[in-house]
Amino acid sequence: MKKNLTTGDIANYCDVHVRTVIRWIERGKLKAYQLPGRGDNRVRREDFLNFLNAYSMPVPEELQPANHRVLIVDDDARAAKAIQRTLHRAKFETLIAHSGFEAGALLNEFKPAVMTLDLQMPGMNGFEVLKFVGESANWQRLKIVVISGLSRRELDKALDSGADAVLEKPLNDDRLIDTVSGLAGMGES
Amino acid sequence: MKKNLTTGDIANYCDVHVRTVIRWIERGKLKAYQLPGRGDNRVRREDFLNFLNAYSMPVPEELQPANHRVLIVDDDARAAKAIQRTLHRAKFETLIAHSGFEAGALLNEFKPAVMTLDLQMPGMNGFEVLKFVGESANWQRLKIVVISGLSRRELDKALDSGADAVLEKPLNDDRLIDTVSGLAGMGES
DNA sequence: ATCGACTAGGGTAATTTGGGGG
DNA sequence: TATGTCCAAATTACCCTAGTCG
Repeated sequence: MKKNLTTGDIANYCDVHVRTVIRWIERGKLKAYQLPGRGDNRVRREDFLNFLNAYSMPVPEELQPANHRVLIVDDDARAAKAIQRTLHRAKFETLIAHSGFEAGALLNEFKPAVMTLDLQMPGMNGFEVLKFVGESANWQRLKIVVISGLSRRELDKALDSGADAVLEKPLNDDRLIDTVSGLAGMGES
Repeated sequence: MKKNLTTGDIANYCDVHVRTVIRWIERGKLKAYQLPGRGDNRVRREDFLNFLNAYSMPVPEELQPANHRVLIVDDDARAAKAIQRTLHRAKFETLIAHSGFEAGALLNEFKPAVMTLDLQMPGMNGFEVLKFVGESANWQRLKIVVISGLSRRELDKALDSGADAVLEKPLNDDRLIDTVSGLAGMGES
């Protein structure tokens, strides 16, 4: 997979003429750098995605951050593995984070489309995580499924704080799969 | 890490064909020297960085010169700000992470050369952080300064676990600056 | 409906970049 | 693994036309 894109690639992705892409670059709408030779443009993936985002343009399938990846955040290894097994059955690629630090670090490495978050992890305030993700420009596309055995009121509060879905414990496997699939955008075109 | 680069290395870094790199050299855009045998090209790191700079091309992560960014991980806002003030005096750029999750997430966004870590954050196991960072291929360059009021034995254990330096509380400002400066300066491997 | 300003698309020539086989 | 040669593919500039919007 190429790291950087040419104007031709972008023209294909956006379904416009190459000439138009070059003009976007010239006018500074799309960030690019030039090769020494004749000044051929190259655009970094990240910059292109930012561009698409900034102008609310549809993101091409191939460039979507792997939408079948789920980061499972749970310090309880048994609970985490149970979720993992269920999601594997539905063909999701998963990774388990056992602590808040690991979760934060893996977000960038694993780039999941969805994160499941146990609200009751000792020493980790789930609401702060929701707030942080909500405010961080980098993670606007990340969907968060809060999983908790807490009261309905707490779950509603989580939804207000930015959770995209909440699931009560004990977990219903089918509902988990449905929820995650829906948020991951599988089945959409 | 290699001191001088082959055309292949540069092709990888710049995401272009080897052939293209050779042409850049032939046309004098990229400075290189030739080996006696067949005249294979080698480029000094410094020349490559100058080249990237001259043509405003993105600099690969591995080649970035040591930066002056420090991530301060401490849930105690007062303690964190104290460290921040001290490091600012020494011209370091800093960011504070108030939780483990934030710390992990900011590692990737801020890409600090050094992280200060309070061992006694509630609900965050500093040793696990050390272990995680030590095992993660992405963070081999990150230096960690553990700050704690715990016993000497705990601090020694932190060193064994991968901390690059430990500092006892109460903090001595000069020692903090010396320690961080030292680690930030020797940032290459 | 027309004008004016701007944006997108298309063709050609010149040059760079990419790729395969020695 | 890197290079030289040769050729195909891609990119850019330039110029011009068509379409859009108020």
